Amino acid sequence: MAAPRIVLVDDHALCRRGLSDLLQQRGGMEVLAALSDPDQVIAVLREHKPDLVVLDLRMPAIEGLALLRRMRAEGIDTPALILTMSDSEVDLSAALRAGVRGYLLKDMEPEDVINAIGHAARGELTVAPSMTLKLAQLLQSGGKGNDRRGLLASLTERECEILEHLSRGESNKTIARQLDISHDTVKLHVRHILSKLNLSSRVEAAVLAVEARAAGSF
Amino acid sequence: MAAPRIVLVDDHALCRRGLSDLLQQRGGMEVLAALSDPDQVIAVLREHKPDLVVLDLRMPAIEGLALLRRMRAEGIDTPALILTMSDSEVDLSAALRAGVRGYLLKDMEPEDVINAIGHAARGELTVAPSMTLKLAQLLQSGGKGNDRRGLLASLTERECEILEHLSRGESNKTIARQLDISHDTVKLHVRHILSKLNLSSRVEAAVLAVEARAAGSF
DNA sequence: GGCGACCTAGCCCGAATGGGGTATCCGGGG
DNA sequence: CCCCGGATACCCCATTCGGGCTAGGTCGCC
Repeated sequence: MAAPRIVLVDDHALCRRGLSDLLQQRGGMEVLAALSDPDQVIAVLREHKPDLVVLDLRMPAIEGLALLRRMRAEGIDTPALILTMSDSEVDLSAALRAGVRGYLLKDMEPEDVINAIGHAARGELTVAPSMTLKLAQLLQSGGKGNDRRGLLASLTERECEILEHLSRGESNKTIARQLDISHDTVKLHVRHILSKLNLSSRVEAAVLAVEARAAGSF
Repeated sequence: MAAPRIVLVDDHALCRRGLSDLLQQRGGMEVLAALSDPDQVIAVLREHKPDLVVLDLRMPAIEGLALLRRMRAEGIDTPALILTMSDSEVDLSAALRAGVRGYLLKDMEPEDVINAIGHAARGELTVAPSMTLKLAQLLQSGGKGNDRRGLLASLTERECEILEHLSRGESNKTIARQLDISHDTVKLHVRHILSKLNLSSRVEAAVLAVEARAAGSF
């Protein structure tokens, strides 16, 4: 089989360099690029269409999952794998819902990381073994279709209120006037809602809210 | 009863002046302002809270109904009356659906216009007598709750397709990519949809589409 | 042939939105 | 006591969106 072609995205040059060497010299893979700039990532993915893109979650320029959503919005369907320090089940859950091909931890053994990335590049879904417990918990509490139902519960009272207005198609300005708060405050609430629900536009939030309402689970 | 306080909006200075004089000298009303600039209209309405605002439909700066929607979005609930040259049942229908307090034609007798505006300012709904036939036709074809269902039918095939994507919360760029057409073309379709459905943002369109789907009318 | 409806595509501009930051205030809980 | 989550507000910036305009191409119909 041909060597898997990989693109790395991480804000730490050291991580990029280390992982790049590791994958190429010991994993027999081809690292096309190791970047930190979101725009460059988009460009490289569009041009080279690699087998896999490895993303960190917490980056200064952009959140890993936000970058992933942006990729998808741009029509790039390159499989993505998360490699992060965060062992939070929230991050794991959000990543899986975003459709990643794997979720690895930076404190895994280098050998295991190489193997997992190799598997992911060949189409398998791989999750760090130490996350399996949290995975199980997520499945328990989550189940099947609750993708969002559980997340809706993570919204604060005020955010729910804002979401209600969103589901009526209202603009930030209109909402602000009705709740008698600043336009900027509404914006912030909306951003929090988008972040918590793992969405990227108010339209998606509105659609989600309307469907949730229609499903009777509001 | 106190003299009704009116604000006039028309792009022709002559009309503004003529109607203003007419209403004040022969109608015993108080014309607070006669403007053509949308922003000034908003400001004046917000400050003076008149009994009625008289709008033309076709204006260079902004469509009359668009201005009305903008007023409502800004939280201004001043009753509005349309005074236009258009005897089109489409315009009449759109105006009534937008919740105007009256629809008059510029070729009506001045006396009748004055009386009708006076009635409207006092809370009555007035429609130009020559439009009653079209009104009846609208009621026939329209009926009661069909506010939107009928309008949905007025969308072209392509526009329906775009609306489908809107109801999934997609952006113009994403839709363009999927349909393999230009981003600008999608924008134009969206604008046509908003115009035909008498909405002012894609969020409203998305909500409408989702609810229509949920209502089983798919 | 022309006419109108529709789809296509570009242009310009102002407003709205999304995303990043900082800061204040309040109410609990450690 | 201080810290933290939540709400409020404001800053900046890039992108998206809404709405106005022109203009080509296709199709069917008069």
